Amino acid sequence: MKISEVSRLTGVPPTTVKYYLREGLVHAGERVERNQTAYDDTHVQRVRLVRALIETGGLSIAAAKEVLATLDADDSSLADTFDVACRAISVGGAAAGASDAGARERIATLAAAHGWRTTPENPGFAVAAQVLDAFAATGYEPSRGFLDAYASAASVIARADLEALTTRTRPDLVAELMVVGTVLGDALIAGLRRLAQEHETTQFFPVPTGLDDQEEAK
Amino acid sequence: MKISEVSRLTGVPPTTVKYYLREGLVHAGERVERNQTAYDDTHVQRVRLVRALIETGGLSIAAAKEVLATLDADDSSLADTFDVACRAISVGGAAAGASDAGARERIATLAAAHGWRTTPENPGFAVAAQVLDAFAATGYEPSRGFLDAYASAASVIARADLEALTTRTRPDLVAELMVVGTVLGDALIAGLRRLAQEHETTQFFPVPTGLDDQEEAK
DNA sequence: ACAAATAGAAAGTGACGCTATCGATAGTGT
DNA sequence: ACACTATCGATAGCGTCACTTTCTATTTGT
Repeated sequence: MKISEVSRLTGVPPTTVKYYLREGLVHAGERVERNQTAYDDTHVQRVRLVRALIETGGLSIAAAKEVLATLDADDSSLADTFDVACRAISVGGAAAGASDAGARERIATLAAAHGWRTTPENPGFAVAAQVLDAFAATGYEPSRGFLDAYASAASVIARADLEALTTRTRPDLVAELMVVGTVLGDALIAGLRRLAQEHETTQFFPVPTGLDDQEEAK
Repeated sequence: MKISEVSRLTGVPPTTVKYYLREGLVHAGERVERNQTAYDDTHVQRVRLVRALIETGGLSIAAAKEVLATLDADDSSLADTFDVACRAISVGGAAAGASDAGARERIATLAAAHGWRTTPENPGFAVAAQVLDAFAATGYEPSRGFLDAYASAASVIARADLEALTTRTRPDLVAELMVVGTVLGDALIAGLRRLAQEHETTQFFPVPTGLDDQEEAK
């Protein structure tokens, strides 16, 4: 299979495929001639995986490269793979920002209340704590009930994520699904949340006419 | 209050504050002299809001500008505000990508099953459908149970979001919380999901020693 | 009086994710 | 055999983004 074929099957320009090859996001093909390299289905699949991570998951090239590297290293445990995957996403959203110690403490308490056994290095702590800081900066203090609802939802999602992993038997495919699921799951819950929010908004604040407050007051 | 004071209180460099003023993300101060402009608490608060949207929420300058514009226009209804807010986020993650019609249909069925009354224009449809496409591209077909779990979680979150809005009385603050909550909520659930995932991972795949497979097999 | 701060505008910076161009080479159709 | 297209690797360039630097003209604080 030539590079043009890979391009055609994935919808990614050949030049971009070459770029991914150069960056090490896709494994090299088999060099046949000086200007001919043979690619196969694994390359097509890999390009699709890269696009899913970057386009839908919002990962940077560097983050995707790191994640894919652990996928390729089949001597790494599932825990390692998950660790790298969840770090890769956090970089894009919120990573280095040193959050308030109080916020971290509050998240730790929340996690404990929900029976989560976690390590302090989990980037989720930093991300969640930074969100609390951001809420505080804008003058809103999330109630315990609010956080509990989010935590319960997170539990439900995480169980579904792990349940999904059990549908695969080959270890390398389990690892791949963990990475893809971790990355794409964020986008999925975000999308569904928009839908549920619209529903709840119309429930809480019905606007029959679709007009503004003056109109409603009639 | 001088610009240096705003900078000090927010931790944002004065040049960046000037940049935000130029871009219209922050309202102009009161011009006192040719090289003197008076700012107040509202400016400080606004800069903090901008930082929360950009840094923690991951919004682009353009998206933040758009969102803030509807916040400032107090003649817009809550539904409008929500609409703009959720569109602004979607741009960053997944917007223009024309998704498979089948995937959209599947999301619509899911939404209906969960009793959500939504409009087809809701960007959540496009985002969720694109995620299904991305899963499919990587060779994983999410089960109905998987999607149901995510949808249930989304319902729980959306109810908490709306519940939070009722804690505020001033209409402009309700709108602000809706925007901030929509943007920051995505990050919050992402962070908590990481924590729950780590817990569930150790439940499903216990790794007593924390070492690799060879070590476990001993 | 004079260093420091401020205003506004314009140009520059560095990261990022490609994209274009190059010369050399090889396969393809006629 | 011959034109033509495709491919290779490498290098350089491009467009966007979020600032940041630099500039001059002022004005403040000491």
